[in-house]
Amino acid sequence: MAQIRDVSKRAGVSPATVSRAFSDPGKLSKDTLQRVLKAAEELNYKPNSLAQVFRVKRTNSVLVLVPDVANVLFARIVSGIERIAVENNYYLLVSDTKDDPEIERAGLEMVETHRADGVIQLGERRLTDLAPDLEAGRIPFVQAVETVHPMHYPTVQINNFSAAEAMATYLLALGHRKIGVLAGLKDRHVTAERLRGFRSALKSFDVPFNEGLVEYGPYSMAGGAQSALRLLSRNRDLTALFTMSDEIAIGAIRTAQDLGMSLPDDLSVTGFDNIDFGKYCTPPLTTVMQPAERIGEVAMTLMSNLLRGEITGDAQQTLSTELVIRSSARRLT
Amino acid sequence: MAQIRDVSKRAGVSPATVSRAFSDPGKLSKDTLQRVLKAAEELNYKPNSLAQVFRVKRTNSVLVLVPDVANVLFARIVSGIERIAVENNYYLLVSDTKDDPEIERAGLEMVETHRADGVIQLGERRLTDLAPDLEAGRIPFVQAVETVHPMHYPTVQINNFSAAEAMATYLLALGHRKIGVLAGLKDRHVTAERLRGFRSALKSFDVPFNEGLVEYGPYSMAGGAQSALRLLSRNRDLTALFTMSDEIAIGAIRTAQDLGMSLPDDLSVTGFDNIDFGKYCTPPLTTVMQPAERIGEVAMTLMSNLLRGEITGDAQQTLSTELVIRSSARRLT
DNA sequence: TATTCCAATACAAACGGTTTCATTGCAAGC
DNA sequence: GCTTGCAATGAAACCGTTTGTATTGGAATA
Repeated sequence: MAQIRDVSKRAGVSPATVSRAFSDPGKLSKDTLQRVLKAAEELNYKPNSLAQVFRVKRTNSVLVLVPDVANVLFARIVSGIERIAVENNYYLLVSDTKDDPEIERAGLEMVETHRADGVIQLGERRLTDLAPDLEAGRIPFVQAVETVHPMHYPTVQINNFSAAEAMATYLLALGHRKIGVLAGLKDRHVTAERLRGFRSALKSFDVPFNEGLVEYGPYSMAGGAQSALRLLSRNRDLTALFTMSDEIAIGAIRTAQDLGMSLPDDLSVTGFDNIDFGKYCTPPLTTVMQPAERIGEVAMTLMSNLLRGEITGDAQQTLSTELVIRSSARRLT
Repeated sequence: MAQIRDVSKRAGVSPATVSRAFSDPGKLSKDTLQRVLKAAEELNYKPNSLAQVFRVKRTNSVLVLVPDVANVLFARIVSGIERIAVENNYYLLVSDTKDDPEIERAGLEMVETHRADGVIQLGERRLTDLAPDLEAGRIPFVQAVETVHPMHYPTVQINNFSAAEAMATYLLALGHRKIGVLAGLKDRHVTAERLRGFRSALKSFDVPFNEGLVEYGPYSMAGGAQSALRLLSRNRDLTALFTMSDEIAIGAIRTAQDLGMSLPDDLSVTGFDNIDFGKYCTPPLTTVMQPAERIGEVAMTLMSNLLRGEITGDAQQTLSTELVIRSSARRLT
């Protein structure tokens, strides 16, 4: 592979000039610029990115910590991150953390060893929990989707409380009073927030909250199916299920139908996230739209600004959600 | 950040010794090794990975070219790649190519500029089409899922022909004779192969093939829904739909139900891939299992071997598929 | 005891760019 | 005509490791 010296020789200039031809062409005379570019072209010269990066001390790549890369919601967020990353000339390193603190910590280390310029965390763990001795700010860090407040670094999230409240309100307005909750993992902040929103809506309608009607479980279809089975076999008189993710909802729908129920007549079910599949479900899922791609885009934009030193460190962004009404929930007759 | 010189000074040795303390501890005396390690620990020394990588000329990262990162099937494959990558100490760079040759070419360039050691292509384009002037072998390259034979580099795939043939045979054995085909993109090799398998099955059953019953479209739910609409409105007497992906099938099911059909009584539908959602669909999807994670694992294993120089260059791996019978297709009565 | 050998370590040269600082030459100003 | 200033370019240092080669000292051998 040709290197800078080869090009400089062929063009009859110094390596410095060749370097400048690419990084700051304006500095060169029209004539030499031409010569250098021609020589580079002829030799098919491509700067050794490693040498550049080593010298300049910026890798132009950011690491994304994803709890589960195969999860549709995360995949869409990553897709959004990607779009902005290429727009700003960043490479994307992706690590599937499986929600393991050890792997997340290793990710942070990648910026200490200069493999990445910054890290975007899609999981819920806080930076300070990962590296307690590390004052925030040392590592360019932004957290998206699953955030916990207050933070000392930029975050992007939705308002889980009010989104859940809105959905629960919708269900209540439809006349439902015996509503089961298919919650996510119990230790998750998002779970707590969404439950809080649910309870707040109940309160507005003067409906007492019954802890016995909430079932916790993983944010997955299998989890939803199981939770639904437990909940429905205990409580035959439920008229609606408020779930904390579309996957949970889809699992629950399967279970309900296997139990011989006809949806949405016998049971209303709502989701959360608005993944594509919800639209094609039977019955099509009523859910709350979480702007996944947008979350990714904003996260990467924040990271980009952070790396350019254009933001101070704690820019919190809350994106708006929307109820998407389809037919998995209907008025109680 | 402490660097090697700091550690060497504190330990009273040369930088070379510190370097060897990590890379080849056996070469050092018990005593100095201890001292060095202690000094490194005290200074919280982390080798500058950039400098290492620059010197050693291997980045220990591989680039994955994904046509669409938000697609569940690809996401699962990436997940498999990831697992083997971390096992072998590789980092993963991910690029969403949107099936754009320009982006794919840029990916290949990343190994020429030493950003990545090799590239795994999940899309269908051949290396030689991307860089015609580049003899195969110059760039460590493996292609997975969507492969075209014959190749001069390692590939991982399933036998699309026989998988499709098996599924079509199943449908025929169920008594179906008027079978519509919801195919994928027309220019794709996988599409052609699966169609070939379908036709082969028809032939075995002495059923004439009718080109008018195949509808091409994107490998997506929206695509499936549209294709199904076109096909079903033209042909009201179809008893089954052979589709080329689960997403297409799910879209088709939605359409069929919207058209007032009851599935699987009025119409049998089969998928392809076995994504998780198929299991939770209504009706649960009969499909052919494509071992996505495994494909990713094998692809990364091949890449790993390739980079170690342990394989010659054209190791073709064909993974086996399996019919998974659920209830979206039933015997014709 | 002198020689040889080997293990342990140090020295210094890479690796391939970028960037600072110095130099050159020419145009403008006096 | 001489000085000044600026644009264009070159020389060389530098980035932080790794690694080939040289050196050292002590143990083993003769």
